[in-house]
Amino acid sequence: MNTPITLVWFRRDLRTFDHTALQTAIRRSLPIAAVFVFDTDILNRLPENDRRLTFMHDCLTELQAALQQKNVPLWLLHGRAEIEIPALAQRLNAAAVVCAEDYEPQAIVRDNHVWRTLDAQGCTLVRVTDQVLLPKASVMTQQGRPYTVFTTYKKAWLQTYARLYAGWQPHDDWDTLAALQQRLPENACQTPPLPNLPAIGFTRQSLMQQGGETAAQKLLGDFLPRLPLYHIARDFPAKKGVSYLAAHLRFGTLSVRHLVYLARQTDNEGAAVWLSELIWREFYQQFLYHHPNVVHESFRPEYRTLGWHNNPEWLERWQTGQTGYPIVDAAMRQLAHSGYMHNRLRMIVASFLVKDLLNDWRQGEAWFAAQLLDFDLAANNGGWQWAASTGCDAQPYFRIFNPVTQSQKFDPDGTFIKRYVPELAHLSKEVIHAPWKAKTSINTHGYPPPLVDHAAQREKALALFNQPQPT
DNA sequence: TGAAATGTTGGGGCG
DNA sequence: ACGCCCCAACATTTC
Repeated sequence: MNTPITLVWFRRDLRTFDHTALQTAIRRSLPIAAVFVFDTDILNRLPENDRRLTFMHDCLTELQAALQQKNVPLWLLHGRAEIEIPALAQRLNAAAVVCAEDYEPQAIVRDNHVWRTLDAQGCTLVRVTDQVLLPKASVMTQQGRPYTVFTTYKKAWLQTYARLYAGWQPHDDWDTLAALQQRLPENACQTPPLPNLPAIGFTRQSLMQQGGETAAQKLLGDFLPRLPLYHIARDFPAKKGVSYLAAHLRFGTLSVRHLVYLARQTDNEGAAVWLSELIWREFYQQFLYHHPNVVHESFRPEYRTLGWHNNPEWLERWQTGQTGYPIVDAAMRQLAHSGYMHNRLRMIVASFLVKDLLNDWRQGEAWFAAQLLDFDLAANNGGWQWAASTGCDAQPYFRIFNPVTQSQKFDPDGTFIKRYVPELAHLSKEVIHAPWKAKTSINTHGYPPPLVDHAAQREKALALFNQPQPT
């Protein structure tokens, strides 16, 4: 029998910097091998042109090289994680498998299954915290219940953070690792090559953002100088105001601990607002863990039986950016074209689908889930239920965005609209937000008239939510 | 992390 | 000079 090892299972933590599972494995004082599984339980549900596979593949190419430099072999497997992980653990005589905890319901089921199988083999599954700073049940109310209101959660989060992270800074134990790896058994190094995308059923897509830890650090370096103005600039989709780091947080090419550390190092309003956004992320992660039912239904029971209109043609017009509301269509076209949408626009188009087109939020959520490069179940579901007024700490149902007013406020010159709706590129800022209202007739080059009348749809939405619902 | 409806105020035009 | 009206501009309430 070979020397026992520790197996580090990479999932959505595709980096080496400030990596909890890797650091935990180092402390176990056994040589280390790493593994990533292209999990067919997940991949089989995705289309062959899914952008995220290209992004992940680039992350893994870089990760494999980075680990190789530290003499850590990365096993890249294609199959069912539930089968592949225990099989590899047995083959390499792993005493423990270390991975970062994942709060998505299906991931929990998978990990529990792996845990039981490993346990039967005499191997331990060690689940550590990496995707968030403060794990699931570490920030609770005095009654021991999970928070459902953000502002109070944030306050408690900051107190707990100050207590647990006093003096914390990112560090590594690469010297210790180097010593451990001298005892790595030969068979652990015989890794199969990284399969190319077609081999696992996908095609390479061109991406707005490149995957990998180097690209992530570059984006971060680009963002930090803009941090002081973040709180102002972030609301304007035509400006370079937001961080553009969400996809890297999704795949773990950045350490969220490091980002919070950087935010706390900076004393200005921009940094404070950015930190708040990162805490929103923690909020939705823990919320999903405590309320997994929200994946399938509205959090608020009284809104589970709303009589949505669900017009399939309207849904398609929304998806393809043909609603006749320029800001909505520009945003939806940006999403389809690039897999990205600015946060302000996510709120506007979500409000429009739910409150103007009277469509079940779950269909909008599903569209975002399929399109977004940075798709994260907890954040996406939380955001949609917030916009639809069906979630925890959601906006009140009567708070309905006016797509024209929002457009005038946050894209005043129509710069963003013109970028994605070329039919309207010739229009002035006076008419571009609502071309149908123009006094003189204008040529809109086939751009459609508004699909619905906002004022009328707003009234219908109010009436819909006002109906007493069986609970 | 709204917007619309309604209420209040105050300046200016005007008889 | 004075009252009246109009209507921004702002504030408050309502959905």
